[in-house]
Amino acid sequence: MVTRDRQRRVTITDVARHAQVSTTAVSKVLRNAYGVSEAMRAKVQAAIDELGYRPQHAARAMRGRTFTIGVLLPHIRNPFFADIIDGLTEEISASGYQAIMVQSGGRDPADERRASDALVDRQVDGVLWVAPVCTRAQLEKLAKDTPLVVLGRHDRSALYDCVLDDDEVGAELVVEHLIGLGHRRIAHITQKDALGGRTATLLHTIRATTYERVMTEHGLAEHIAIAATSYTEEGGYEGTRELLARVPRPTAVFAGADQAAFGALAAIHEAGLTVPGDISVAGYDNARITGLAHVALTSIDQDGAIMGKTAGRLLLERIAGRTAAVRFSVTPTLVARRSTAPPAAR
Amino acid sequence: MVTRDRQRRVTITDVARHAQVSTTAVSKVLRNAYGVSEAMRAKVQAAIDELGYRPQHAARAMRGRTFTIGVLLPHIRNPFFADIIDGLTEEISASGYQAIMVQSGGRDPADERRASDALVDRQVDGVLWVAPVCTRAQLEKLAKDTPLVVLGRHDRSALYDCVLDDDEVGAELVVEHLIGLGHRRIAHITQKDALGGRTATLLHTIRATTYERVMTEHGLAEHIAIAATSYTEEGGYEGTRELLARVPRPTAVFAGADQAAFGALAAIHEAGLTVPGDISVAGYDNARITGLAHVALTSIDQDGAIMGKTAGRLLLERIAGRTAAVRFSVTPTLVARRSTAPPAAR
DNA sequence: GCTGCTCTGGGTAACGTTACCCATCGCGTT
DNA sequence: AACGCGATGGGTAACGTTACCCAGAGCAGC
Repeated sequence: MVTRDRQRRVTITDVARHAQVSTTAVSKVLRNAYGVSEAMRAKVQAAIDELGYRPQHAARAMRGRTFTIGVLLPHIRNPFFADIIDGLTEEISASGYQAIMVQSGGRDPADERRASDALVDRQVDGVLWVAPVCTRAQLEKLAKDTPLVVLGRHDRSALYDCVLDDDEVGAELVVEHLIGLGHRRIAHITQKDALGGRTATLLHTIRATTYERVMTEHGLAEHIAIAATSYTEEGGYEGTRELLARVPRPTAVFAGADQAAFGALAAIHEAGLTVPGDISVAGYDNARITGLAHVALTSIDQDGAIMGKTAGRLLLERIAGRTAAVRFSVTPTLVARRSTAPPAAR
Repeated sequence: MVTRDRQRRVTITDVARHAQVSTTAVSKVLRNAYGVSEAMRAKVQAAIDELGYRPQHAARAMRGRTFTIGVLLPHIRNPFFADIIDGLTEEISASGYQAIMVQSGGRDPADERRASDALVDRQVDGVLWVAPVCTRAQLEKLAKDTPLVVLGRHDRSALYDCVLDDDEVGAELVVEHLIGLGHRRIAHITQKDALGGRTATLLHTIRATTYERVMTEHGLAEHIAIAATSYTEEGGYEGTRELLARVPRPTAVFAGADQAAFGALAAIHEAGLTVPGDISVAGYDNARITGLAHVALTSIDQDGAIMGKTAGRLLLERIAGRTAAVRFSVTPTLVARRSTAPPAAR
C-alpha cells in the first residue's frame, strides 16, 4: 500500500489565506450563503480562480451534502437507458449536481441490494432507481433515508416518486395491432419475477397481464402463450425457441422489450422461418436500432428523454424538501414497421 | 433546504460502545490491520453484524481511500462499453471496490474535463477512462494524482496504463477483406478530432490512417474517400450521405464503428440503394446486434470483456502501488457477414 | 530481579467543510 | 446621547474515520 505523493489539493484554507479572509467567508461564497458583500465575493472568487480551487466532495459529504445523484441501472446494455440518462443529465446539469451510475444487475435482488448500498455508503443526495425488481418495502426503506425516484414501476408509495410509461396502454396497442392484422395465436415473452410471486406493479408484469386481458377480451384466451425468461437478447432467444416448439406454433410474438425481440428474431431465423412471413414480431421501447431498414421492428415508443428529465426534476424537488409523492406517466405510442404483417393465409 | 430527519447512521463509535472496546480497535478490525487478537476480532465482528454497521465512505475518503473506481465513458449508448463494464465488474467485485460510471460526452474536451473533475472531486481511488479525446498531457496530469488506466488509445505514457485492441490489424482486416472481394472505391467514416490536428494515438485516427495506408499499398490511393463525422448513428448517417453524393460513388463503406455503420445502413436505404447489392458496409466492434440475421453486418470483433477485466486488474495493481506503465493489447478478428459482398459487375 | 522485546489495545489529532453562534460596524431613530 | 437594528465577517465545534503514537502486559534471557 504505497502512498503516492499526490500533490496536496488546494483547500478552502489555502483560498482563505490567499484572499486574506476567513475560511467561513470562503465557504459562504461557495455556497452563495447570506451575509457576503459584493467586494468579498469578488475577492474570494479571484482567489478561487487563481488557485484553481475545487471543493472536495468527501468533506462536504461529512457535513451532509455531496451534490451527487446516484443512478441505479439494471445494466447499461439496454439502449433505452441511454435516453433516460440523456434526459436526466440535461435536467440536472445546470444545478451543479453530478449523476453517477452503478449497475444493479437487474435480476437478483441481492445484487440490487449491494448496488444500492454502495450508493448509500457514498452518501448520494438522491437516487434514481431504474426498473428495480426488489420489494416495495425495500424501496421505502431506502426512501426513508434518501430522496428516491423510481422509474419503471407502477407503485403508489407515499415515500417516493414514480416515473413510468403507461404500460397498459402500450401493451394494449401492440396486442390490438396484432389482432387487427388478423393474428390469433399471439405469444408473449416476459421477464421471470425475481421474487416469489408476481409483483403487480412491475412493468413486465403489467405488460404481461395486459396481454392476457386483451387476448381474453377478444375471445383468444385459449391462445395465450407466455414464455417467462428475461428482457435480454438471451431471454428473447430462449423464450422464442420455447414458443416455437409449441404446436400449433404462434403466428406472432410480442416481446416485452426490444432487446428480447432481437433475440426472438435470431431464434426465428435460426429455425428457418421468416419475419413477418411466418411470424410477426413486435417489441417495446422503440430503441433507435429498431428503426433501421433492415430491422424494421414494430415497437412501442416511450419518450425516455422526457422520463429521465422528469425524474431529474422530481429528484431535485425532493432534495429541496418536497415530501409529497408524485407520479408521472407518459403515454406511449405504437410505431408499426415491417416486422408485423397479416398472418399467412391458410 | 429542509433537512430530512434521516435516522442517524450507525457509526464506528456506536459499534465500539456496543462491543465495549475502543474505536481504534473497531477500525483495525475493519481494515484487517495488524494488532488484533482473535477474540477481539470476533467480538467486534459480532457488534458490527448486530448493529448492521457499514463504513461511511465520505469519512474514509477524508483519510485517503474510497474503495471506489471511477469509469469515464463517452456515453452509455454504445453496446461495446457494456462488455467492458461486465469485464471490469467481474474483476473487481471480489476486491471490495465499487465501480461508478460517469458520462464524459465523448466529443468535447470541455465536457470530458468536467466529468473527470467530478471523479477527482469525489476522490476515487482509480480511474478507467474509456476512449478519451483530450490531450495526452491532460491524461498525464490526472495520472499524477490518481492511478489511471486508459482504454482505447495507443499512447505510450510512463504514467498510465493502456488497454487497447490492435486497431491497425483490425482496420487492415476490413480493408483487405473489401479489396479481396473486388472493391476499389472503398470509403471510410471516421471521427472528427476534437482538438486541432490529428492525434496519432487515438483509435479512430489509427483506423483511418491504416485505411489510407492499405488503400495506398494496393494502388488505390486515388480512391481514398474519408468522411469525418463521429462514431455515432448520426455521424454514420451524415457521413454516408456525404459519401454517396460523390461521383462516382463508393461501392463499399468501412465505418470505424458499428454505431456509425448502422447510420450508414439507414442512409443507404434512404437513398434507394441496397446492401450489399449496391454498396457493401463493414463496421467495427462486433456489437451483438450485428450478428442478427436481419442486420448481418461484417465487423471486427475485439474482446471487450477481456479488455475490461484487464483494465480492472491493472487498476488494482496501480492502486496497490505499481508505478511502471503497462500496455495490454488484444488482437481483433474479422467476422464476415452478409453486409459485404463483391461489387456489382459493371 | 532487571532489561528489552513482542503483542495487544487505546488515546488523539488530524482530514476539509459547514452550521451555528457571536462580535463589530455604521446608521437611523428616539 | 443612548439605543436598536441590519449587514457583514469570523471563531469554533463538529461530521466519521484512520495513522501515528504510546502504555501496559507477558515473557525470555541474562
